[in-house]
Amino acid sequence: MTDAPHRRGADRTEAIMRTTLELGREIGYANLSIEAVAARAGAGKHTIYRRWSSKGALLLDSLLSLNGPGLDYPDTGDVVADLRAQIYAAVDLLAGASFGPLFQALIGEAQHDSRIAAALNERFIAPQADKTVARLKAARDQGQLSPGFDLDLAMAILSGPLYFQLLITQEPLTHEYVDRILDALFTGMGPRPRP
Amino acid sequence: MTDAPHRRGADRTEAIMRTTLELGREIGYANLSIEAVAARAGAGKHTIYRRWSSKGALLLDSLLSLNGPGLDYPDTGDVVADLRAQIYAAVDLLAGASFGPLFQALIGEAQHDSRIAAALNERFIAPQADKTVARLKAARDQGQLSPGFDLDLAMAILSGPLYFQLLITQEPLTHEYVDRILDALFTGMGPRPRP
Amino acid sequence: MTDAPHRRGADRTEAIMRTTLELGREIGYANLSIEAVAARAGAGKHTIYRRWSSKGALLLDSLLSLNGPGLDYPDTGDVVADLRAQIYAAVDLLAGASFGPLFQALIGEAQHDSRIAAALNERFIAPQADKTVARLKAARDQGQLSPGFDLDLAMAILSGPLYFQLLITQEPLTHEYVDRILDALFTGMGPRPRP
Amino acid sequence: MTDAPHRRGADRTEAIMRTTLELGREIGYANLSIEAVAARAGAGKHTIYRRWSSKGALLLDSLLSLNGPGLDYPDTGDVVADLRAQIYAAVDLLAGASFGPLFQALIGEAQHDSRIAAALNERFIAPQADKTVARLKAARDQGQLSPGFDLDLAMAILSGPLYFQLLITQEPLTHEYVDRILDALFTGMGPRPRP
DNA sequence: TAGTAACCGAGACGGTACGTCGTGTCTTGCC
DNA sequence: GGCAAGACACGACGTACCGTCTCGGTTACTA
Repeated sequence: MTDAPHRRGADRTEAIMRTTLELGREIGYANLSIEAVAARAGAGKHTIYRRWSSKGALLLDSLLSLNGPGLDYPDTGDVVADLRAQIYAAVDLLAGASFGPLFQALIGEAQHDSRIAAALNERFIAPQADKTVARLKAARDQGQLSPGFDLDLAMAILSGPLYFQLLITQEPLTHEYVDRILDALFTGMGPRPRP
Repeated sequence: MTDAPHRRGADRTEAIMRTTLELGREIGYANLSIEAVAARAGAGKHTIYRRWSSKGALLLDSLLSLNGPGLDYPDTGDVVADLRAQIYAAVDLLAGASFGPLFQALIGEAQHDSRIAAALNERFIAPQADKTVARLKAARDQGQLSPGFDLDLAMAILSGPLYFQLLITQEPLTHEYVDRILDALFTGMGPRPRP
Repeated sequence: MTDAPHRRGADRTEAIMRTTLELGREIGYANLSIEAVAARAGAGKHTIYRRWSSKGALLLDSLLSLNGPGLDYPDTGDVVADLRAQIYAAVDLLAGASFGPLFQALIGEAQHDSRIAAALNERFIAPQADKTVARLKAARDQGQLSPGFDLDLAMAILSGPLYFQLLITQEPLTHEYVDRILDALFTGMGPRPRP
Repeated sequence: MTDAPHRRGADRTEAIMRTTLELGREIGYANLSIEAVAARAGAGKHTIYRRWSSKGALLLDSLLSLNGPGLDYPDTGDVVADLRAQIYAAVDLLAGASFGPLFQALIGEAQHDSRIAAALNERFIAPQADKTVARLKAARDQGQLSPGFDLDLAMAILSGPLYFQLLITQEPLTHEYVDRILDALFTGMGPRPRP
C-alpha cells in the first residue's frame, strides 16, 4: 500500500525490537534470550538471526531505534548552557528508569564482545562526542575559550566522571553532579599545587 | 605440622583461582566456564560452587588474589608525582596485556550482576579511591591545594576519563594520557568561558 | 520420495533405541545413562528427553521395538503343544543371553516406577497373557478342557513359576522346566490330600 | 554397663536401620538415599558405609530386622490348612501397606544387583521355600500326597503366581487368590486335555 | 494470472553449560 | 578409636539457550 519496499520484513524487524525492549525491561538483560524474544514476538528464531548476530547486537539496534529525535545542540551562544542542556538529556537517558539498565547492560556486554563495543562506539558514543567537541570548537573559535584549550580532553572530563559513576560506583547520576563537573572544567579546581 | 589451619580447603581455593586466571587468559572471560575451570583444576564443580556463587565472583576473587601487596602511595611531598606514580601503576594493571582483559570483562559483568558490582566497588574501586582522596586531602591540609578544592570530584576527574577510555572508547591507556589529565586537573584548561 | 511421514524424527528415534540396546548389552542397565546413550548415538540429550521421560521408558520402547513380528499362537488343535511352543519362545526371549538381562532389569525398574510398570503390563505382559487365555478358551470351548477350567488361573500357573525363577531365585530357565509346569497343569500333581 | 560388647556400635546399627525403614516408607525406595538416611539418623555417612555396601544391602538388613519372630509352620496334620496359614502371613507381609512397597522395591533392586539378589534369596526366599517344601515332604511321607508328588514344583506353583501378581501385573494380593491357587494345586484344574 | 522464489512460524536438532544431587572416599576434631 | 560432620572428585541428572537446520504455509514479485 505505502511505498515501503519490504513491508513484511520491516514489520517484523520493528516488532522484534519492540519486544526486545519490552522483555528486557521486564526481566533484565541477563535473563533475556533470543529464544524468549522470538516466542514473545511470535517470530521464528531464524527471523531474528537473519537480522542480528547476537543478543547484544539486537539490543543495540533496539535501543538506538528509540531516540528517533536524537540529541542535537542548539548553539545559543552560551557554551556552558548548551553543554549542560545536552548532558542533562544524555544523563536522563542513560540513568533513567526506563532504559538506563539496558544501556548499562549493553555497555557491559561490549566488554566481552568487541563487535558490540565497536558498534556502540560508532553509532552512539562517537556521534555524541563529536557534537560535544564541535560545540566546544565553535566556542574556542569564537574566542570564548583559550586557543590551547584541549577539546578532546575536555570532552573526556565531561563524560568520564559520569560513566565512572554509572558503571563503576553505580551511584545515581544527578543533574547536580553534572553541574559540579561543568563548574570544575570551566572554572577550575583552584590554584595549582606547588610541588 | 605447620600452623596452617585449613590446609585442604585453602589448597583447593588457591588452585581454583590460579586455574581461573590461567584459563581466563587463554580463552577469555566470555568463553570461561565453571565447568572448564573445575575440569582443568581437577576439582569438582561443587567445590567451586561451595566457595563462589558465580563465574564473576570467582574471577573477582581470583583477580584480587593477585595484588597481595596492593598499591600504596608513598607521600614524597609532591602530590602530583605521587598521584602520577600511583595512577601509572593502576593503568598498567587494568590495561596490561596479562589481566587487563579480565579486569575489563569483570567490570562488564558487574553491569548485569549487582552483587559483583558491589563487591568490585567495595574491594577494589573504593580502596583505591580512598587512598587517592586521602593523598589529596593531605596536600590540601598542607596548603598545597586551595581550601575549596573538591577532593571527591578531583578523584572522579582523575579516574573517569581513564575508565571512559578503557570501557567505552576502548582505546589504549597510555601514561601520556594520564599526564594530560593530571595537567588539566592541576593546571587547568585555560580561562573560563565568558557566557 | 517415499511415503515416510516423519523421516527425520523417526530416524533419530530408531538410532537412539538401537544405541540403547547396544550400550545396554555392553554395560548393563544399571550403568546405562541417558547421557551415555546420547553421546554414543550422536544425539542431544534433549532429543531423548523429548521422546522418553526416563531411562526405563526408553529401554521399554527399545526392547519392544525388537519383536516387530511378535509371538503368535498357531492353533494346531493341540493346546499343550501350542502353549509349549509359545512359552518356549517367551522363555528364550526373556532368559536369552542377548536381551534377557535387560528385560529383567526393566522389570526391576518397574518396581520403583509405576508408570513403567503400567506400560510394561499394557504393552508386553497383557498381550501375551491375553493370547494365552484366548488359546485356552478355544480349547475349553472345543471340550478339550472341563467347563470349570479357570483360564486366568491357568495362565498364572503357567507364567508365575517362570517369573519366580527369573526374578527371585535367578536360576536359569530351561525348556525342561517349562515341560514340568505344563505337565503339572494338565496332568495334575497327583491325588488330592486327605485332610 | 550391660554385657553388650559393642554397645555404641549396635545402637547406631539399629538407629540407622530404623531410620531407613521410616524414611523409606515416607518417600519411597527410589527417593531414598544413604545421604538422607545419615542426615535423618544423625549419623555420619562413613558409619553407614562401614556396615553396608549399598542402599539395597541396607534396606535388606532393615527389612529382615523386622520379623524377629519369623514365620514358622505348625504341623496341625492338615497340610492345606498349614500352608494356607503360612502363605496368608507371607502375603500380608509382602503386600501390606507398611512394608510391601519396600519389599517390592528391594526385589526390583535385586534385578540390577546380583549381590542383593543372592542375599535376598539366601536370607529370605530360601528359608521360606525350605519350610514349605519340608511341610509338603512331611505330608507326602505320611501318605497324604502321592509318592510322585514334585515338592519343588509344588512350591513354585504356590509362590509363582503370587510373585507374578505382586511384581508383574501389580494387582492386589488377596487371601481369596491364595485359596484359588491352593485349590488348583491340590484339587486339580479338571480333566486333562485330549490332544 | 500462474509460477516461483523469498520469507516466515514453528520447532527439531547437536551442542555446551548450567546448578543440583548422590555416590563412595577422605580428613578433621570431638568424646 | 569409633563417631558426626562434611569436604572432596566424580558422574549423571534434567533444563535452558545456543546457532543451524528443515518443514510447510503464506506472500509478493516475475514472467
